[in-house]
Amino acid sequence: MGRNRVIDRQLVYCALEKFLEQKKMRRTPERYKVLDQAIEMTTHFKVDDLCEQLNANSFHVSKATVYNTVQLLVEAGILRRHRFAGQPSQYEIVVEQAQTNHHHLICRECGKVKEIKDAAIDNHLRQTVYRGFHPEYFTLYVYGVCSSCSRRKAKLSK
Amino acid sequence: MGRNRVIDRQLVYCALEKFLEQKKMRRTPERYKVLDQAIEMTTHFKVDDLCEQLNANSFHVSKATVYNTVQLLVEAGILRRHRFAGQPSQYEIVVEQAQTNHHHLICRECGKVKEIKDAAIDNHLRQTVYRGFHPEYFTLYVYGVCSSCSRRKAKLSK
DNA sequence: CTTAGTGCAAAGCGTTTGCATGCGA
DNA sequence: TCGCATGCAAACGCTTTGCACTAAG
Repeated sequence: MGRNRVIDRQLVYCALEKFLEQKKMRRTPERYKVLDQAIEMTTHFKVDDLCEQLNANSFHVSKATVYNTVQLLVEAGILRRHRFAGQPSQYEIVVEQAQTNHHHLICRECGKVKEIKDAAIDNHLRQTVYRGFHPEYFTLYVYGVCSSCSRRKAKLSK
Repeated sequence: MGRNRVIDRQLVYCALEKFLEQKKMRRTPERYKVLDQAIEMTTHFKVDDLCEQLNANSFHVSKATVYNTVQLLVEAGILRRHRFAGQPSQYEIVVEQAQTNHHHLICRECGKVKEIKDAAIDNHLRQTVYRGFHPEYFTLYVYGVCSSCSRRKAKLSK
């Protein structure tokens, strides 16, 4: 993944801090560790990936807590959840919205997901006003067939 | 839902016909009945909704068959599946692509989903070319807070 | 006649929850 | 100290599957 991994740790931490305070929730080591690990992940990740990594770094957290925390981070706007067909939920850190948001190309054959950028759509959506609805963010999924699958299909039909 | 319910039954039937023939699958009454019922639904619907309606119209189908059929219809490009947080999968008929596709406004508070149209985005996406990826369709989800929820929240904070 | 499709119930799997214990405030 | 957060395992809800039976081609 060529995404630039310049995530401002301080900024993300503050976001969690703020959310916890506002909701009067506790600052537990688990919550910060999970966030830490989420920042380390270089692509979309599943809850299981997080658990695995945390355990590999010898920090024990129960899966239940990871599920809870991830949910909390989504509510806090720090993570975003994607549910692609036939796979468990995937999450990703929401990096600075100042830069262009990315969208997703999803292969209907193999389920592979690729990230792309499209500043034009981004700008358009940011400027769009909906009557009575206050948009916070958006996700765009483009479904189709990826290059390797279309190549494979072409071969088979020969 | 103000969606214009001018679904060309013949056209949808043909799509299923074609798909079944191509995949060398059988034309069973269940498959056509499920499709029939899907056409009747005026909004997004869940598998359970379909079963309920079919039973109400005294056509018995098992839930397993409805699940299988709906999956088949998605593969055939006749239905589209949406997975909104905290709710079972929802489906909708894919109407003529000649007209503008619709997108979704999803309330983060109450989960309500509203359909909207945006010809500009539609056109933009149709014209976009992705290297090695062949797009077939896309879904755009705009997350935020709906009017009634933001009103409710404003009241509470007084 | 062959074998894919169906119905039923049981299994599967990601996710949530209940309860006892631990720890942040 | 008080009560929220955690860990564990059990429950949950949507979805898929296995098997015997039915019916499409």
